[in-house]
Amino acid sequence: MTDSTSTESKNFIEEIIDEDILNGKHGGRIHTRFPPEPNGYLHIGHAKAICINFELAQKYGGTTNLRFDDTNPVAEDLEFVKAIQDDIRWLGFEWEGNAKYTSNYFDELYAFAVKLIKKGLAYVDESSAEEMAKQKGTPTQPGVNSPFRDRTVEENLDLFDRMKAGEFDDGAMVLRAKIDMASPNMLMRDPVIYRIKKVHHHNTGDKWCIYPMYDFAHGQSDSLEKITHSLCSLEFMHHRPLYNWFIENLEIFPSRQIEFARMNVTYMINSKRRLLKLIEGNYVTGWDDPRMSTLRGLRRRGVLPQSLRRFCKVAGVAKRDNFIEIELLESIMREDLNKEATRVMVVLNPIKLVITNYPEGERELLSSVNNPEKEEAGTHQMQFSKEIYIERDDFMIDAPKKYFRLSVGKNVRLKGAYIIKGESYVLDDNGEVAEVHCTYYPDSKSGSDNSGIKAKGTMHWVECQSAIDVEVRNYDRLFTVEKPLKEEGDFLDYYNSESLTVNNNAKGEAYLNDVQEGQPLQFMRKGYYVKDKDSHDKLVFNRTVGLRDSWAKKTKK
RNA sequence: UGACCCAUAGUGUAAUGGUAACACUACGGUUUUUGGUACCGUCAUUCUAGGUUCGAGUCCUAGUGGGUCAACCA
Repeated sequence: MTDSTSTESKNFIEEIIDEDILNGKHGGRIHTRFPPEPNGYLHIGHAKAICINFELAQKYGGTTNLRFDDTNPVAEDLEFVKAIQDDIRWLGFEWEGNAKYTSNYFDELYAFAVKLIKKGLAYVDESSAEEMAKQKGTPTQPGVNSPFRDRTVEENLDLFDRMKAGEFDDGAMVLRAKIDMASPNMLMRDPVIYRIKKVHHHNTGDKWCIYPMYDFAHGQSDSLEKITHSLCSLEFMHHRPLYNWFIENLEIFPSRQIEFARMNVTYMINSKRRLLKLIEGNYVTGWDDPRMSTLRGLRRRGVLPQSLRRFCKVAGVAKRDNFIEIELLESIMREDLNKEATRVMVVLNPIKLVITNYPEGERELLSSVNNPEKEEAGTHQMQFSKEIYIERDDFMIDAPKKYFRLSVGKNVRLKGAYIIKGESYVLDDNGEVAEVHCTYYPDSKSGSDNSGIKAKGTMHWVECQSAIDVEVRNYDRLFTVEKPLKEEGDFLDYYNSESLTVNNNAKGEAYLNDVQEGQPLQFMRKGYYVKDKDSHDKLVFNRTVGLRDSWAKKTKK
């Protein structure tokens, strides 16, 4: 996995690593970590962080830890611990050893706090949250010292010990680092490092009633795990001086924090709060709705994990704010799916086609190629007879010249079968086409065509008697605008009401009965689909992404 | 009335002082028993102004624009 010698261009993190290796830092060892808080499901933004951390380590022959950053028991839950591990594995990564927990370091972290107190670098503050906020100042105005800032070491030690022992109520006091209330960096203005929370923890149970803050836990955990490069998103940049301050004053292993810009994708939203709004407002059905940006949603949508990995890679890493166009993701999805998907025929919006000169009662078994991009995928068989279903919009009464499909007097190939000629049509009471009649050329059979007849278009079809009823859920972008959060008003105003359209009367070939959940499929001429877990009496399929449709594009103009 | 970060085609990422590249998008075309796939072609002098240099997208200064920072969240 070491292609570090390749001439491929490097991102800024790789350049830092190259330099570190050159300087013999940490003996050339590379160790990263992915540190989710178990308080929600992973989304495509997390996928980016996962890929960066795991792939970078892989590239340099290092390893990656999975560490649950679980310092706030109020928000965290065991369910998410499991789901996160499941999602990371699905994405295709395996972490070093067992999953780690910041909460497993609570003893060490406590000792670090004591050490800081002894060095005169931390104090117990009884100011209320409001008072502390007031003392803190603003970005443009320096803060003022807390009246409790100059307690003696002994007093601090005693108070902190009693905080731990549970003598005080939640919020009664906190432990703060003693740094600089006038620092231009708000985070250096005596940040809170321990608070009282008499709450049950998913991992440590009721052992603790004081919990460290992120800033006092993250860097030290990195350090304890001997993480060499601690990669995080840009908003933590202001935390870096603090991160380093703790490491220096605690005199522990110097992990290095490096920030990169997180990935935004057009038509997608990642914030947990907003995703929840979509669920609560019944815009989507849940965290695994195929329109969600969650990995569970993407998986159910039928997106291949390798596509997500490649997407993150192609999108690149840098430090400027970015919005990756969803078209890039779709392009990569199609590219991977095109190689993998089994071709099947499904008529989404059926209309009956009668082949008037085909012998009544006769049936044929025709062979259908599973994947033209992959010969070893073999073939399967399809029934053929006098009556078949075709797509409603594959027939037109008054067809324009450029329309290559069926209309009266025109020849068209039925994919894998015969060439037919449109003869007539029947209208129903509403004036809609109810049935189309055609004739076929018996010597034009696919694979043994010696008819010499040309057909401009090729259509998919499903034989009537053997067809099975299926439900097809066509998913599309969740929003009507690229960046719903940058628009006026609420992002929900830009919900795409056509993000899901359903074909309830779709007809599929019988082969669909043999298809597995998660197996990539291509409904020929329509799009890529997967069987959904909702398949019970009736099979249900989700559209992963449509095929490129240059005809639709042309007719729109 | 602050600090820090960022600025290259529509989007994203390269070019590491030596003639701006790749991918996606868009548009045009070739091939095709999927109007798919594949393939070919077209589309920027690097936010602005100064400076350093034989030479600047790259270094310096100022400006402009965007982002971030005031949770006992992570």
